[in-house]
Amino acid sequence: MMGTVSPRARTGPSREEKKAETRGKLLDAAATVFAQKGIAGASLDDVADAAGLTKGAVYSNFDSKEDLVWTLLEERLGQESLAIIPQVDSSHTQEEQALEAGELFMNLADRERDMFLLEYEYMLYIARHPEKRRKNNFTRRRDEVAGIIQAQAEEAGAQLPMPATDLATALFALGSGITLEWLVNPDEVPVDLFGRMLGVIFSFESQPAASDKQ
Amino acid sequence: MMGTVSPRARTGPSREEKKAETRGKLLDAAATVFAQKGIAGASLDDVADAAGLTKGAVYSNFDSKEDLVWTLLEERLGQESLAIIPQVDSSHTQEEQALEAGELFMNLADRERDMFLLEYEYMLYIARHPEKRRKNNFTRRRDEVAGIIQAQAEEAGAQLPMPATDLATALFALGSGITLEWLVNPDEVPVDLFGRMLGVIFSFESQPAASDKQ
DNA sequence: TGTACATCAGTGAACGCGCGTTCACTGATGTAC
DNA sequence: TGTACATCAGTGAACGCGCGTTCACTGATGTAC
Repeated sequence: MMGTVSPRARTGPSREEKKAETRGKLLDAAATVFAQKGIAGASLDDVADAAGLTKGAVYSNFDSKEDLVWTLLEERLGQESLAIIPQVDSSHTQEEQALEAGELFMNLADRERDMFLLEYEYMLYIARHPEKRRKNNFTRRRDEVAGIIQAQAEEAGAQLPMPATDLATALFALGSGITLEWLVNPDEVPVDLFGRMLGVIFSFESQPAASDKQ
Repeated sequence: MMGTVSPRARTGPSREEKKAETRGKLLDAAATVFAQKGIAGASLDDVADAAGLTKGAVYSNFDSKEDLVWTLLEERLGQESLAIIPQVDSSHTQEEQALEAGELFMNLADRERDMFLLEYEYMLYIARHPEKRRKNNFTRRRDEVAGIIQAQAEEAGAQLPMPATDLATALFALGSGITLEWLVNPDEVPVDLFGRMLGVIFSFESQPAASDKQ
């Protein structure tokens, strides 16, 4: 009676699967908690509680608090902002694409506010501990965008006002700068400012030197 | 003999003066230590040591660590970046002024790296604790710059690509974004990028609608 | 000017709490036969 | 399929240390007469 013990048939999840699930829960919880309280301000108890687990679970999956933070940043950060690129309709003009990309980016910042705050905190951490910098997500993303800008300019027969790499760097900086200011002063920063600025920066295309193609 | 006790003639600094001096030392030390280790990562012992004093001196001058941080930010932050404006030669063209301002700003960031890191940390803090936001330095600085941009544009007879206030907001964002990325990845961000970007953004002036003045 | 007392900025030690880390333990999963 | 043992993810309690805060005290400055 009271068939509480019926481990037959259903093998249930394997140990490995359960561990992976726990790890995922911890990372999810860490993302929320760290972003809300800041990395230094959030304790492992906070993280474990938010995940419905105990601190021991953290130490069973990660070497230390720093390792947890590190893993979180490596695995979860910067993935989404890269995903913007394929969403932009490349058949539009460069200026239109700029507006679209700007809007997508601000939407992302709105949705993933926590992750953005984390990213800034991480940047400050790296600024203070340069030896912990890793092979750069930054350069990879930047070069990807630079390539797109370059290709667009060539196709349109327009001359870029500076090397595409520098332009891409500036775009990332503008995006993160606007987002940061917007997170701090939501009422003072129009959400479409980034898109409009991109439009201004890419307006060189509107008076191309020549249409000598074909 | 051994005239160690000669408090005559020289009255010496008053109690009030000494206290003000101590307070200044503490704020100086706090600026350095907080910027280097981060606010959460730096202890009051660190600050007191750097000032050549003890923690008690901190509590004699400030209510708490938070009060010290707050005072530091209120009294010492954002003063210098405002000081850039009068340094720019207003007889130059708008584009030249942009380049000059960009260079001055990056020089400032280089010299005052610690203060910039502190400012970013403060922004994150405010993003997480909006209720602690005060009457805004940001809007004041922005409006000042917006006024200058507007005046320049009118004088040159050029049309701004967007309201001057938004343009000013974007310039601050671009400056802080480039600086942040530069602090994190010094080798990947050219120091003159800000100046060049300002040049691009203000290049609308180079084809003014008319030169109907005089 | 000199004396006696009051004030109070800064000292140095102690307190107490939160938090990262450790560890003995448990019970479910995995393995050998 | 069943039994006995091994493994190990996660538990929960304990540890220890750093740090913000408190407090009794000191000695120089200030004040009253």
